[in-house]
Amino acid sequence: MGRRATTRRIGIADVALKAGVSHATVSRVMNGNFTVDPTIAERVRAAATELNYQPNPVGRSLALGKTDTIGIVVPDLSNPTFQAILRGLSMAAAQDGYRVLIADSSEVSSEEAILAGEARRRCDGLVLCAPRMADAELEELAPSLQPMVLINRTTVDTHTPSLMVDYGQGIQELAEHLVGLGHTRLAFLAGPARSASNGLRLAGLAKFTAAHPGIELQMLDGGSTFEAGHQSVDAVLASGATGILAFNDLVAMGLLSGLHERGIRVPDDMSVTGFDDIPFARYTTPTLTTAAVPITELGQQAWHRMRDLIRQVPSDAPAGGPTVFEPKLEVRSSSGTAPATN
Amino acid sequence: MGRRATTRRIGIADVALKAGVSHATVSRVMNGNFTVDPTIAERVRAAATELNYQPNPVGRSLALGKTDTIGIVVPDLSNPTFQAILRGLSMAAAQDGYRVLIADSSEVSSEEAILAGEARRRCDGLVLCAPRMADAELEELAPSLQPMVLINRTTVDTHTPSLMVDYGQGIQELAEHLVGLGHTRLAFLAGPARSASNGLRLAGLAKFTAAHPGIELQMLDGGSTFEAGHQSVDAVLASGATGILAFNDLVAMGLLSGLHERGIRVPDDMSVTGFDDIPFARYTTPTLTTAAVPITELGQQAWHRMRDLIRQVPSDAPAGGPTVFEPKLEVRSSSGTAPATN
DNA sequence: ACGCTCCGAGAAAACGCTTTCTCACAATTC
DNA sequence: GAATTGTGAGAAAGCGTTTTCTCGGAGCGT
Repeated sequence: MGRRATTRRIGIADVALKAGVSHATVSRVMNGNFTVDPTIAERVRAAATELNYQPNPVGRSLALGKTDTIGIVVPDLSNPTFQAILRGLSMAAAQDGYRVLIADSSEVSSEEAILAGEARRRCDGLVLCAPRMADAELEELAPSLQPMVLINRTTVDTHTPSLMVDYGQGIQELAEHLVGLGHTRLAFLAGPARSASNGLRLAGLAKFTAAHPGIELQMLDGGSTFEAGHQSVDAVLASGATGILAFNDLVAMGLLSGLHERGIRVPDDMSVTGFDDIPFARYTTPTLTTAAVPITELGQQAWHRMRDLIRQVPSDAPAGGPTVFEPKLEVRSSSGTAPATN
Repeated sequence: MGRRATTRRIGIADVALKAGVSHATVSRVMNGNFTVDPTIAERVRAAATELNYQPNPVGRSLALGKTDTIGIVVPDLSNPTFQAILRGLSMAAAQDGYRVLIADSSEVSSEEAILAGEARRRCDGLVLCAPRMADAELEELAPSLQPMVLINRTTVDTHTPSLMVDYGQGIQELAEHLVGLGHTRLAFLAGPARSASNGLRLAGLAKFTAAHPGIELQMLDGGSTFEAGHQSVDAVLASGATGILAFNDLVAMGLLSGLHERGIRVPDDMSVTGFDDIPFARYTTPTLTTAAVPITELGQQAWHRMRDLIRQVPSDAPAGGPTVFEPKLEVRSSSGTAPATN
């Protein structure tokens, strides 16, 4: 049986009693069913407002088989990129009367599957944001998580809409941009190894080096955070490169800060680029050249795909391939002409 | 009746059938009730794993009268402060097996009450984060939202734990710091009028001016965002002040950026301070002097208060007054000795 | 005036689970 | 060996809704 006899929340039965009708009728009125006599409907409505009745969503969910809630799993809620996606998702979903339940895997890829499952069972759908798990695991998990939308990953089956960012293209454009400014010695501050988007960047850079044999490109280990960027100052300086491609804006900002402490002038002595165009990128000193990804729009789009999935009958046509977002080169003041070779 | 006959999710009945027992027994086994014969328990467990059975949380919630979920209402999810609180809350709650449902009021104070109510009904408790609504409304709403934890606001009744930051003290310390550096003309870039924390800052500054008759302090309209800070450059320059107290770190960063564009050197020509110590404050150029608020800890503490509320019987002793967090002056490079008067 | 259809509202089943109640059977006691 | 206690599992009620089913009564046609 249920819980103890606290001051019971007022329920549909109370309204029914007060209005002198059955629960069924109250339910009908609350849901705008017009087969109810206007007189009675009014009586019910009066009773409801007087008792300040609010339907219990849990009971409702059980009966309806839906929760009007979607879940999102992110690897790290402290990353502005994921925060922005979450925000876009949340705002867009709210527009349609849906709520968002969050789950942070703290970059622990082994937790993702459990978290995703738990969240999914409580919700009508799931957005999996840049999952760190292996392809095989994702593939195996996907069917049980449907309806689901992927961000920055794909599955082979076409049931799962996927939102991708063309990091490869973006990083190439950044590299080209630096080359256009006369830089011949570049360095890439790589991100987390498990990150699929890091892989895409590497692939893009491979294409780039193939197309520019004369350009030197060093690979430096980094990370995805401020601290990572800040700590890589020494490695960057040791590399001798004059054009630095940071994994993302956060890393670039950390680097900028470290360089400033060392008295290295940006962009006079060295050029630095980021990736993502987080809101802060516009306000660093100097302002950050980056590849702009429409991150909040990504979240918003994720909801729209999800909404389509939820609304139509399951037996729907596959969504086709992933939607690919092209980053847009955003030239600001952290990149400039290469210093004269000494 | 329930929903249509899709490929029904597998439920407790299926397990019961497969194991040749009643649902009751399955439920007992799943909940670790030891009054079940080990042989049968094993059989049930086998059936459950074979069918990959996972209890439906909605049914469970209805029967148990709890959802293992808490809600949080924030005024603006794009504000790093609220993001950090959300993160702290989410991580701490996850530790105890609770999930977080988010609601963003988009700074629309009239929406807060509805959002809060909706979220509360779906959850076991609610964290109201810096609500913009009027005192009277908050007071009226509070009883129906219990259990609830407030951040940056209080109610007169002591049932609602409240987490406060002593913005008044913090801003005074920042002002004193600037005075200590020789600044005699200060300006405060105010935040949103509806923000209670802005009120606290103003009160603190009132004390400050009372204690320092010789110091000039101008009040400038600002906001709470980058853009606000960036746009106030003209007003700041026009004020003639050399020490600027920004409403928060975001505003300070926007201002920093604007000043840099104008060629104003910080801190040589002008000192700028923020508030909150968001992670970015450490990596601006120059690094930002600010008053550090333990924001993620705030979220974490909010969960702990909530947990206490949820765990013990309702008839508990009042939590006492609000918990007050003292900001800590964090001197970095954006503040320096006042320029020589010309 | 009789029967037929239609309409509106109550009764009851269903959603998926937990938990009390109940009872059959085995084990203990005198 | 009969009465008694104990134990373990099924039956059923309950959580708060929605929705189908059902049925009484009003309205209509012939």
